[in-house]
Amino acid sequence: MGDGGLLSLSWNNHKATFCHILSTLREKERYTDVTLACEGKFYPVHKLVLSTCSEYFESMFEHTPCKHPIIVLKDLKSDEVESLLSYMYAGVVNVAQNDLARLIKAAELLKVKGLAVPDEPPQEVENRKNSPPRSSRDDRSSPHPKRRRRDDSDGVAGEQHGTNASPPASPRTSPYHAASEFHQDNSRTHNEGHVSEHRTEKSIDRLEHDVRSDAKSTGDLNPDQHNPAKPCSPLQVMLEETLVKEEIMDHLPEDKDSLMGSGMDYGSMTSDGRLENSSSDGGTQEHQLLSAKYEQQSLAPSQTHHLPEAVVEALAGPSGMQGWLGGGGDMSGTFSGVDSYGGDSRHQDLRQPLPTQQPQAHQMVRLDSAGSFPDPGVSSGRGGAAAPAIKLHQCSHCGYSTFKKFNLDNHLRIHTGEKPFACSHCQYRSTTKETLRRHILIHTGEKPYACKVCPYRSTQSGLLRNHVLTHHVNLASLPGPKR
DNA sequence: CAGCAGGGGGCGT
DNA sequence: CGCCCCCTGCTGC
Repeated sequence: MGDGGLLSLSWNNHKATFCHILSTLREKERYTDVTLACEGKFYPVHKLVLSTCSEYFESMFEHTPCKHPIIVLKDLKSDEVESLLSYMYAGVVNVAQNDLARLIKAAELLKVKGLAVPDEPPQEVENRKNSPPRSSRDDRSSPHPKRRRRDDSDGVAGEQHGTNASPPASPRTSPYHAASEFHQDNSRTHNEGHVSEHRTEKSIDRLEHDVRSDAKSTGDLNPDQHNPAKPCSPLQVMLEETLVKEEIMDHLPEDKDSLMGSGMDYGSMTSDGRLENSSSDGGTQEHQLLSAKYEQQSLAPSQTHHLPEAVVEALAGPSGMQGWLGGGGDMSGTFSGVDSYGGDSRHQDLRQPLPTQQPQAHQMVRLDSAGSFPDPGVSSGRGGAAAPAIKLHQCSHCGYSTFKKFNLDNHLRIHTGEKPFACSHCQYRSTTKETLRRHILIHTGEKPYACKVCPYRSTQSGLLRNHVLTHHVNLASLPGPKR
């Protein structure tokens, strides 16, 4: 600029103007590139703004190549979301005293700067491994003009890889918990995004462990806050609160193996359900995996014992599943994921999208603890050629999930200790009627299962089987026992 | 090894 | 929901 001296041009109302424009853009839904869904309501907003005001979103977008993800906020009220958006866009929000605590809590979940997290002044951001420096508020000083912004997909995609790959110290990087998103624009080189979650207790345990250690070791969960003192990682907090889902895009990958090979790591989900970066390619298979499991289930019943776990793992965790918006804003095609094991009474519909999804569709995941999301009874039976619609019933006490409500009811008694079925012959009580029925055979002396080879009889088919295996396994005629 | 019981899934009604 | 089957773990002989 010049030789004549340095001139400082100042836009006096820059801040106000900026805020106003942003708000206007939001109202008009112009340039919005992410949609927040809460209690059935949708809020088209800008990644830039969310990223700017929340580390949580920043991290999320960083790992979400999707052009227009839909983030489902669970356990947040729509009014809280509205207030937070107002706060983020306008820098101010009016809230009743009574609602303040709630709002703050919501802000904490989303790590909204200024409300829940100390507003970080532009500073050395260099140590943030995963969250690259981002300019602070637009009107603030921004030392590095070139800083990337996260509002658009390009940057994000590019950074994502670099980001994840770089920090040796923090192999798993996904700072955000509870939510995970993954998408990819199918128009680009990678195609799929995926979501996955693990629900089994085992998995959860493992994941939690991972998360914690990650948080602890890398601190990248909260990169900019450097909260060494914080006793428990913010992750834990968000863990069960916010779920995000993401959708997957079609495609398949050539390397299904990668997924399987990764040991179902699905991009390493962390306990909170966040998807650790499964880079863009590991995730693809989620769907396939899923469908494969379903098929397996229907084809080989006897081997499906662990199906739920597997499905769960494949599906989701706390965060997510993938779904598609059916055409035109219709959410019916949503494939929702399992949400965090923290929620209760969760019932979710799993929908498997057809391979032909509209490329542009938003991707989203939904967690509806409230069932708010439109989940019309879209159902195409599970075995059908079309997308299976299954209602997943999850135990609020553990990671157990089942597609049958009845099973869940029985299962819940394990936790409640309730044993409604009493034996009329003794003091025995059971949690399920079936167990009692089997027990009563002891008293009646009935042994329905008879060995064809010897006089042996048993009350349980499994016992007969074991008997045969140990005594007659060499005989040609295995039992065909029974009743 | 056999007996029992706990948990769960599949299938039919 | 009911019934049946399967798998698994524990216990006692």
